[in-house]
Formats: sequence, structure tokens, C-alpha cells
Amino acid sequence: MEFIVVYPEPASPDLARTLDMSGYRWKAVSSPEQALEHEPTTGWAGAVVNCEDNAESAWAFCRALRKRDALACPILVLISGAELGQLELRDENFDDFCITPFHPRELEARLRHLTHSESAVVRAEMIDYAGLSLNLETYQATFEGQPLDLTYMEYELLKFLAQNPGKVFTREILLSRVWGYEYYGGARTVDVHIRRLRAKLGEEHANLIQTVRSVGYRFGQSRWNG
Amino acid sequence: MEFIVVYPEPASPDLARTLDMSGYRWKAVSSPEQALEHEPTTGWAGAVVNCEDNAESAWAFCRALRKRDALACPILVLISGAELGQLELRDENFDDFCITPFHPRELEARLRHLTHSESAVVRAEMIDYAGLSLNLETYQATFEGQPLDLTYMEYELLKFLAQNPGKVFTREILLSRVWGYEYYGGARTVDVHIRRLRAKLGEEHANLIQTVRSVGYRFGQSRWNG
DNA sequence: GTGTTGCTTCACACAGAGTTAACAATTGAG
DNA sequence: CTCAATTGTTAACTCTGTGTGAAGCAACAC
Repeated sequence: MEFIVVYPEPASPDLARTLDMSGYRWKAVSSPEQALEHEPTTGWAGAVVNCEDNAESAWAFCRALRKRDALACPILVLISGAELGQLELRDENFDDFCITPFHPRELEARLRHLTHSESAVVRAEMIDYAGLSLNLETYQATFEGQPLDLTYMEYELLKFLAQNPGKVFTREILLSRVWGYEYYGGARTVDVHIRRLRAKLGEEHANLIQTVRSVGYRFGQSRWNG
Repeated sequence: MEFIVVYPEPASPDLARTLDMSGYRWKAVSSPEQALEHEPTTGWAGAVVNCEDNAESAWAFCRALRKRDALACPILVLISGAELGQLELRDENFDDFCITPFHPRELEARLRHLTHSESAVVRAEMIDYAGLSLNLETYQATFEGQPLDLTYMEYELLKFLAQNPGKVFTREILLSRVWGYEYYGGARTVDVHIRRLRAKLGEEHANLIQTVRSVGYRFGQSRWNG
């Protein structure tokens, strides 16, 4: 079942009607926290964010969605033709847009294309990988039973990496997805946090986070230990 | 420089004007073969395919684009509101669409988003050929299960060659498409990297990369040497 | 055979990427 | 307010990867 989150609340009558007619189940929310709260166990199949009224908060909502989900939920933005300029420099924060006032069949087609191309994601409350264990509910981390004393940022970074073991992320992507920045300041910041994480993982397990030179960082799936 | 391929030929005046005003360089073609023929050394940055006149051939063009070059080229489809149904079951063959008659600024925004977004680039996540396997997500390479410890440039070069098995590339082409700069003078640079690659592939598989005397290098399809 | 051209191999210098440590800015608790 | 913990920034330092020139080979023409 396709469950879609809509921002802000309430959804416009046109939008509500289109979603209903297209057979989606949906929920309008007024904050990122509400989106998290009402999120179904299978995760949101997509998001429709209306930028017409309060663009700033709408983009903040997009960023929050992207930051939370390591496995992105596709985001469709509703925006007036006059405001198209807002899309620039925000490519990371949305997947598709639809100009308002929209034609119902266009919006339907865009939603279908988005939800079809992005595979459904399974979200867990616990992340386990090679002795590392992250409890997403209690914000606690342990390594081989030993509790790890991680700070907030360290936890978020490790969580993001561990959600996609093996996948390499550039510093820019990490900054935008973990920190939520729109503009990238210091890429060195990432390095430093990686270093602190490695230190806390201990000498012998520091290689859980690997450096891919000229590209970025990767968690787990070391090339050498099989 | 963004080079865009347009199908079919000739492009409508509106389309031509929009592309020009947006600062793109583009070329209209009337067949997939022509698209290949006129493809710049850096590959197409995107494609705009008009489905209004001859939908069948337009979709065939999309399929051909997706099949031929492993270099992911984002595809934007122009389609009338009445024909939106055609998009169904064709999700694999396009990345975005724009309803005709289109607003120039909408088309411009869509093209910009397509060519900038990472999702369009990450489509092909694996390259496999004759025991060689490249994981584009993790930047890892294996040969017959054995991990290959490749450096960044080695990986990029091998990736490029393996994306077009059998095709011969001159050193100049390799320099411009893998390294990305215009040929200064160091064609030996390519040789050396090829040598390092061969060394890492091991004695018995070094012939996966073949030298074509006076021309360049080719990956795979060694029908003549045992 | 000799000469020529083009490819391979080697060794080395250096730019640039990553690590590390120290410090400044910020936040939050008591 | 003070102090400690967390987070971001800067700069020095280390070291790997990469490009380059020269020399060694192999193929081909004559």
C-alpha cells in the first residue's frame, strides 16, 4: 500500500482529491516531527511538499526528510511557475516538481513515476553490522556488547553510514544528508568526525570505516577481510 | 559544456529557442545511429525526446539510448497532456517528462535538475564482464571473486573501458573522457595506467586489455589471442 | 640486416588528499 | 555565571597516487 506524506497541513482540496482519486493513502502533517510520528512501519512511499505558502518551512521539511531517511523517500515539490528559481541549488532536496495550479493527471503521473522508480524501503529500529549495534529508539550504540559513548553527531554519522554498508559517500553528500546543510562549508569537518568515530571504535576496529581516496568514506565490507 | 541530444529532427522552434536561451548546446538527430555518431567525447549530458508526432519511434529512441551507452544520459520526454497514459509501464525509459505546450522556464528547470541530480548518474550500479565485476556504489572491484585493490584513476579507467567492451579508444579519447582534460602532451600517462591495471589483473588476465597498435586500447572480446 | 615507429617498463618527484592536533565557537548543566 | 562537553575550523604534517621522461623492447618496413 502506497502511503504518502503531505506538507503542510491541511492539503489543498485539489491535492486531496487528486491523491484520493489516484488511489494513494496519505497523511498531511505540519512539521517534520509529525511526519516521523505518523510514519508507517514500511516508511513513506513518497512526499508531496507544497512550497506555495511558506517556501522556507517547506524546504526545511524537505531537508529534514532527507536527513532522516538514509534511504530516500522520493520528494515531489509543488511550486508556482513564478517561483521556479527556488529550485536552483536545491537539487539534493527534491526529486521532481509540479507547477501549480497542477493538472490532476500530471501530478498522478509524476507520483506514479517517482514511486515506481524508487524501490520501497524497509526501515528497522535496530541496525546491526559486524558487532556494531545501533538502537535507533534509544540512541544507544554498542560494539560487541560494549557500549559506545557517542555524541549526537557521531551517532548520526555512524547511523547514516551503517544504514548503507559498503556504499561510498562523498563528503558533500555526507554534509548534506547527515548535517543537512544546503551550502557546503568545510569538507574537513567530515574528516574530523570520521576520525573521532574511528578513535572510539578502537584501534583494531577503526578500519570499519574506510577511506576511499579521492572519493569519500565507506562503512564495513572491507576489501581484505572476507 | 552541456551537450544535449534532441529527437526527432528538426526540433520545434519553441524547443530550439528554449535550449538556446538556457545556454545548452544541442543537436537534433533523426535516429539512434545519428545520436551515436554525433555524440561528443564527453558524452551527452541529456536527451530531450518529443513524443508528440511519432510516439513509437520516440520510445524506440529512448530505449536505444538506455541500451547503448552505459554512460547514463538522463532522458526528458515531451508529451501532450492527453497522452500521459503512454508513460505507464515505461518508467525505465525516461527520467522526467514535460507536458506540451511547455513553459520555457519549466523545461529549463527540469533540464537543469536532471543534469545536476546524482540519481540520474547512479543508474547502472554494477558492471560485469567476463569475471570482472565493478560495483559503482562501493567503488569496489573484483575479478573472479578476488578483490582488486585499485586506485581511483585505475578504477575510473577500468570502469570506462568495461562500459564499452570491445570498443577501441585512442589515448586522446581516454584522456578526455576519463581524465577530463584536453590533451596536453602526456599520452604516455595512459600507457602507464594501462600497465598498472594489467599488473593488478594478473599475468594470465592481462590480455583483458588489449593494445591495438597505432590506435589505442580495447577491453575484452579477445577472439584472436588465446 | 638496419632504421623507424610505437608500446612497455622503470624510477622518481611532487601535488594533492587525508590525518592529526590544537584551538575557537557553541551549547547546556549546575 | 562558570565549567565542561560538543562541534566546527584552521593549519601543520604525512604519505599515497599520479604524471613524466628516459631507456628498453617489439613490430614492421625497407
